[in-house]
Amino acid sequence: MTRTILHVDMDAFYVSVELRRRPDLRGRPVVVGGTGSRGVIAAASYEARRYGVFSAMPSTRARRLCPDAVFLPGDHQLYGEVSAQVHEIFHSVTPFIEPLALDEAFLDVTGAVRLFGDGVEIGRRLRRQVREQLELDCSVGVAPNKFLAKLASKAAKPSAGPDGVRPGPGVVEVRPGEELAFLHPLPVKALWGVGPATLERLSRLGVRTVGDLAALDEPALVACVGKAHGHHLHELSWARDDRPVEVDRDPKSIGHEETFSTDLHTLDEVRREVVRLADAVASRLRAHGSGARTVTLKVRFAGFETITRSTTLAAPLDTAHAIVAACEPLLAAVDPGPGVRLVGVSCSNFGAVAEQLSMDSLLADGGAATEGEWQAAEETLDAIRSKFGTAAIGPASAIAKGSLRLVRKGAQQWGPDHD
DNA sequence: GGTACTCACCTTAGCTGC
DNA sequence: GACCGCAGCTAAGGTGAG
Repeated sequence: MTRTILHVDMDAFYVSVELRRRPDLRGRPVVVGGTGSRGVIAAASYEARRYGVFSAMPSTRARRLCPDAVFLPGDHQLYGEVSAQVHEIFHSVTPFIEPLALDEAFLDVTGAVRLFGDGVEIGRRLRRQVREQLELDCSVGVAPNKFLAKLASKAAKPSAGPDGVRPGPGVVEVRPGEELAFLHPLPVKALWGVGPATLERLSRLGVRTVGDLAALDEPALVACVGKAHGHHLHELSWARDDRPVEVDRDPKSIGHEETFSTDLHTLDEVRREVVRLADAVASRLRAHGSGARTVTLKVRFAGFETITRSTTLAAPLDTAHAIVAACEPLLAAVDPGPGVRLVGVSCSNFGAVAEQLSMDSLLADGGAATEGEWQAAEETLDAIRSKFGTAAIGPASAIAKGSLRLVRKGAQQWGPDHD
């Protein structure tokens, strides 16, 4: 049975949300993120894109290209709230929604066609509702599978060049039977899974377009980019993608990492950041309702060399105390001498945490705290934070000497705010 | 010079047990 | 006991997406 899949992508989402509360900036080049010298751009208005400014670009480069751009720090919490409102509109059409990011989602509307009209009609309806209710624009791709729907939504978007901003069609459909005519002329880098490294390998085989790729034998492709990747790309080049729209995707890892405005040079400084990050990761683990057996420490040095060191424990954990303890031997093998610009802590290999004790047992026992007691104590921290804010309480060891400021992880999404 | 953050998935290598 | 092949697990790094 032919499916009808929609990919809905908000246009310059973060910037558009900011412009709702700063209408005076409409028509000007506006950029969200990258307010510090080590940050990157999270989103750029179409006026900024005319100057060649795009998301993920280093902020220093963006400033050079467009000195007149207005740089806004970004408000991740607000974007999350608006994203939820957008999803409510999606729910008016179908319950089969797979969020891909705050600003995009796949919708399987196969069962909604009889009620609301074909995929294009549903796409137009959603665009109208998002505009009327939220003052935001989005582009919609309609196709028989996820991968083509995503490419179609890209074709539906506005474009910006030196000569100005051109509105896009808003909704683009790839009809069954027309998949290859749409797909094969596209540059091969349009495919999901072709980044800079794969593009370089494919170009050595003379592959420029998706059609070139489709003409390659699968064994030749596998020899070039590996078994799984080669098979995957071969299928995509023939428009074959039967992945379902997944409504409830469980995360497989939870982590935090942070780049510092100035490099760290001592193990004590690095350890303090590990405590802070572990605190944030543990909080999210408990909110997710699971523990993790594998703890991974990531360190990026001043020269951008990046290492990861991990350890797998016998039982799942969900407290900052246990995560920090797991990181200790990994940390001991790190030489911060060259300067550390980024530290990350992540947890994976999820499972249920066995021991669960009450706060009473923590107070009754005078000896060293057990892991269950740490868990009870940290759950109390969660409750305090939910009432008084995330910076209200935290591990003392995460605070620098001579400072009373407790900075929790999560506020900076696109690099350090200032230098 | 100048490169964020989060997550997923793959490959390779080494180790262990059978 | 030494060796081989295989499977399974872990660690580390790489790649890609948004």
